[in-house]
Amino acid sequence: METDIKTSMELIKRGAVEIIEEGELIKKLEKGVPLRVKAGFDPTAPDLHLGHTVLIQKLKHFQDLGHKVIFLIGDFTGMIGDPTGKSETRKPLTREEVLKNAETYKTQIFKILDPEKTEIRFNSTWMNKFTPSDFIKLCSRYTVARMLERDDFSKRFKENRPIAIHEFLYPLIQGYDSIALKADVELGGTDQKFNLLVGRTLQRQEGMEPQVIVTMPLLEGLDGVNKMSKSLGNYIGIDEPPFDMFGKVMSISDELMFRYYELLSDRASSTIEKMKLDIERGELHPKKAKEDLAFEITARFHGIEGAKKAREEFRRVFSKHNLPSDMPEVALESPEITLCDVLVDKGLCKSRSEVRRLCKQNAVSIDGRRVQDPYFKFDPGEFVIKVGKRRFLKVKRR
RNA sequence: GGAGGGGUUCCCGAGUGGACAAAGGGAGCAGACUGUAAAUCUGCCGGCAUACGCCUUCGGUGGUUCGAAUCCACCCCCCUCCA
Repeated sequence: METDIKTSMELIKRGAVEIIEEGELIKKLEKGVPLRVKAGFDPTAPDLHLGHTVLIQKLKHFQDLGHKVIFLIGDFTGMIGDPTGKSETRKPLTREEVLKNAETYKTQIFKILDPEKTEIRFNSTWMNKFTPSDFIKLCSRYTVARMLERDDFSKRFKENRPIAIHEFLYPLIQGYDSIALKADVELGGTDQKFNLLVGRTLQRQEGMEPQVIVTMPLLEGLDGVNKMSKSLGNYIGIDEPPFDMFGKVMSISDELMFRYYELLSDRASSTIEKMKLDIERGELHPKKAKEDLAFEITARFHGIEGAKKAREEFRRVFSKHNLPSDMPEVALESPEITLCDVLVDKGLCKSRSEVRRLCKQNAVSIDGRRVQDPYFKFDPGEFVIKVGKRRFLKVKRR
């Protein structure tokens, strides 16, 4: 039994930044009852990316240990928007939208999580019943000074940037959710630490045993600087086609590759360390290591076969500079249609000006020959247009 | 309520009557180099126009002017100090 808990703790601690408090977690585990492990998600963005999977993998670990995951969709808190400094009050989503997003979540998270051990909840369920006096009561439990401890708030306060009062509600409601759900553990990114701690405080005030919080590192995006996020466009979505997923992993820097290995792969830390050494000693080509990583990640979401195909395709297009096996096609009806027309029509370029620029920059080729004339007209036949490194289009003209 | 500062293109930020599609940086895109790496170098980076040029953009609405991001009026929003 004791060793059981030890192994459990090892798995839980893997990759986690912080556990507050470890001792409490051990005590909870010792009870031998499945724990209620909560994690909250935004109702608006059902486009999960690898950054989210760091956390979801951890939830999976808990499931593997027999615990229950509560996947909380913050459809009520969504009206506030987690205070990030840029946030505005968001439009409340309609009931249908929320449910639709929840469905999308399900198809995505169940690629990793076990549906049997997952409970999906919405915080509007209890928050919509909150009366104004309930709100006042909730607000009275925390002070402004303590709120301003939150890094984001204190920063904005110091820099004279606006903080709307309703933003203070976000951590409070998130904390209240833990009461409503009787959470034993709550997971979040390191940026969530403050909110998670509020949950502990509120639970204690309620006379409950406070939840243990587990924070996970934030995954850097493709740029290697900012955290992975949809709005920054530096993400790898878990729904992306295998080829794109593979290609995006290949485009990260060598330095970032190790970070991804650490946070996303299943390999032991010692294996990763060894790989690092081998590369330093020139025994392992970094490209090979990156390919392996891309393969592992792609295989997780698309299976081994999907990953194999993606790797093959990647090599074909980028290493050997051959054409992709599959590309969009258009049939041209009129001989008057120009290169420019086709590229804009098919969405390969945003505007005709862009086509002109790209042509001038030697970025456009037809069947391997550079084309500088944006008004090029096609003879009858079949042609392949290439724009930049990764935009392809097959054109047929009778 | 009073006094002052501010709102500029995807983001940050310069610009205070014509030379402004608006400096500089970041992001992005393209080319070179490569391992589709990264770093670096070069170019592009509102739209339409195969040139001349035209149109839209500087919180909003009006106005002054031959001409406004720049001046005036009113309005909206943000910040600071006082109350």
